[in-house]
Amino acid sequence: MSAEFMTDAHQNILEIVRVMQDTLRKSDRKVAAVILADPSRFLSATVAETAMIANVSQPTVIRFCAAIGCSGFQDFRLRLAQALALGTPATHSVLLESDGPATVFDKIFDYTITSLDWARNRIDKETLSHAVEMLVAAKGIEFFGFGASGIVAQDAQQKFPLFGIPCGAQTDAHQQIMTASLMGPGQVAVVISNTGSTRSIIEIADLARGTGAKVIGLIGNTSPLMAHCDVTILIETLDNTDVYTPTISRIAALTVIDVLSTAVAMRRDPAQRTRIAAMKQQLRDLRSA
Amino acid sequence: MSAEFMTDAHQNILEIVRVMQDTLRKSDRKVAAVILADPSRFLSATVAETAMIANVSQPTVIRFCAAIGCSGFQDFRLRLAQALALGTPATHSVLLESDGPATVFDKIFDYTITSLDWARNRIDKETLSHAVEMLVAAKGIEFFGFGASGIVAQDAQQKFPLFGIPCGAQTDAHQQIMTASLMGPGQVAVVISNTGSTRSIIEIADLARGTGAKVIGLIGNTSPLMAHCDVTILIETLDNTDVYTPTISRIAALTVIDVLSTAVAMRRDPAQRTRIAAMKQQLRDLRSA
DNA sequence: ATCTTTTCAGTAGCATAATTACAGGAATTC
DNA sequence: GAATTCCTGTAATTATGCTACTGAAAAGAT
Repeated sequence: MSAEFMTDAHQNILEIVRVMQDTLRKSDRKVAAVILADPSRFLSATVAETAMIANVSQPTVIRFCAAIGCSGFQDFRLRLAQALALGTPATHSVLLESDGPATVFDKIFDYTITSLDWARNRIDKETLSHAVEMLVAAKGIEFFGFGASGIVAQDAQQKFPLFGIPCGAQTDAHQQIMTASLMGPGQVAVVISNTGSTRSIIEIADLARGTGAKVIGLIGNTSPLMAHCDVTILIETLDNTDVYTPTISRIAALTVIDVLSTAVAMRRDPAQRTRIAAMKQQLRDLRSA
Repeated sequence: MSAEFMTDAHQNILEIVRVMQDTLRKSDRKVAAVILADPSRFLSATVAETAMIANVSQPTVIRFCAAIGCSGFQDFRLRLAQALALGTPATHSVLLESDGPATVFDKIFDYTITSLDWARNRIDKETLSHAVEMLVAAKGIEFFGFGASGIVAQDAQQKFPLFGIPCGAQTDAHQQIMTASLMGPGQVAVVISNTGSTRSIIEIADLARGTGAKVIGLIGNTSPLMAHCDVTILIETLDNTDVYTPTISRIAALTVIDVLSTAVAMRRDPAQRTRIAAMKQQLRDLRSA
């Protein structure tokens, strides 16, 4: 993770303050300390109040803002408000050996929410619409994925039949090949891959396409697989591949699956809804209380 | 949705503006219109600029702020910043028949992020720590779940072995019974259920407990299942059970799984990490680019 | 160790932005 | 049709954020 990333305008300002704390001037550090101690207190504070709380002069507060990369005190307050809106009261997204479960919890939830936000801002809604069109028109759908993406495929396979579209999920290499080569026109293959460069998944895309089926890619990175799909939905996330960093990509992918299944359902015959209601009732009957 | 809820201080300010739009003065409505049209534009705008854009006088802008329940223009900007941090550019969380894919996308991502935030603020970190303790000490782990919770179970089963803990995931009713009754002391069963009242999952919890194994519950609602677990992690979400509302609960549950697996991994022998690094390398080799 | 240079933090003043007081005008009511 | 109420803009006021400058402290050089 590069240095310029840390000063990125979209980075959580509290995170920036925490990281830069040590490199700051002595007086600026006083400001940083009181802010990190109780960030929400400064949402409605003026420069004068902030200066008083930190026991420094007002220009020092302004200089502090400049030092952490804000264009002024106003800008700082704005970014503080945004940071606090995402909930994060002074959490640090990098996991440390010393972190207890509670801290790990805070950091991972922070990270997940931030990443989802990131993915949302980057997705291309036009290709998404294209994908919905294709799925609405599909006679059948097959989902393909390995590992974490296999989980996403299975999840999709659970959701789509609810709306009257027969579909399957293939997570085994051999099953994938068999299923892909037995597809045909009118059917849609959804290939799911975080890296987009796993060799076998590319082969699957080609196989399916060879039968006349359409191929939609749910891919986490700009990658070779994209060229082998009719429509590619890029789901960009903050996934750094450190050992302890959990894979956020599948969360984003699952949310996209929600979007697709919901959008498709809304486009199809409303009669489906009554059938779903009936099914939900049956599920309820399985429960004791 | 009660009236006092709509003017709640924690409510999304854009939502408030949208709802109150019709009840406003004529000039105020002009202000509301330009803000709703492009909210982010006003993050760094002054009163004078806002007034100019809306073609009204500066005091009107101030009066508009007061009308929608803000204590001033500053306060308004702050709340606008928070609203935009959660991304929601004038979306309405309820899905409408007429919504296109792009709108569905916005709404579902909004909803997912908000719900995750909700879950984060409500989870009990002490029981989470308990669960981590139990998992760290476990000789083996079994995950149980049906349907969407089955997906979560499988995901967990993929993650935990990375850190040297043998485990399995059971999503089939018969397999679940067999596996649960063959557990024993030192082992941990993790039962996953959104409702917490599915009859068979309660039986599984009892079966596992009968063998001397510990039972951890990942449950979405206060429910009967809780009484059958040694430790219960309640994951509260905004899940309303409308037909078109996607199940956010599994996303929250997956994130909790991330937390658990990460926290457990950090507590175990660091030697594991080198083994994981080696494994990741092998995975990389499977890729073409 | 002393002088020079550089960095740092505070005082004072300035410019801009938010707010309030007031007054003319439109809409509503009687 | 007159009176009242409610809007909305002009002008003045206040407070807030920001800049220029100066003295002090720290770092470096001779």
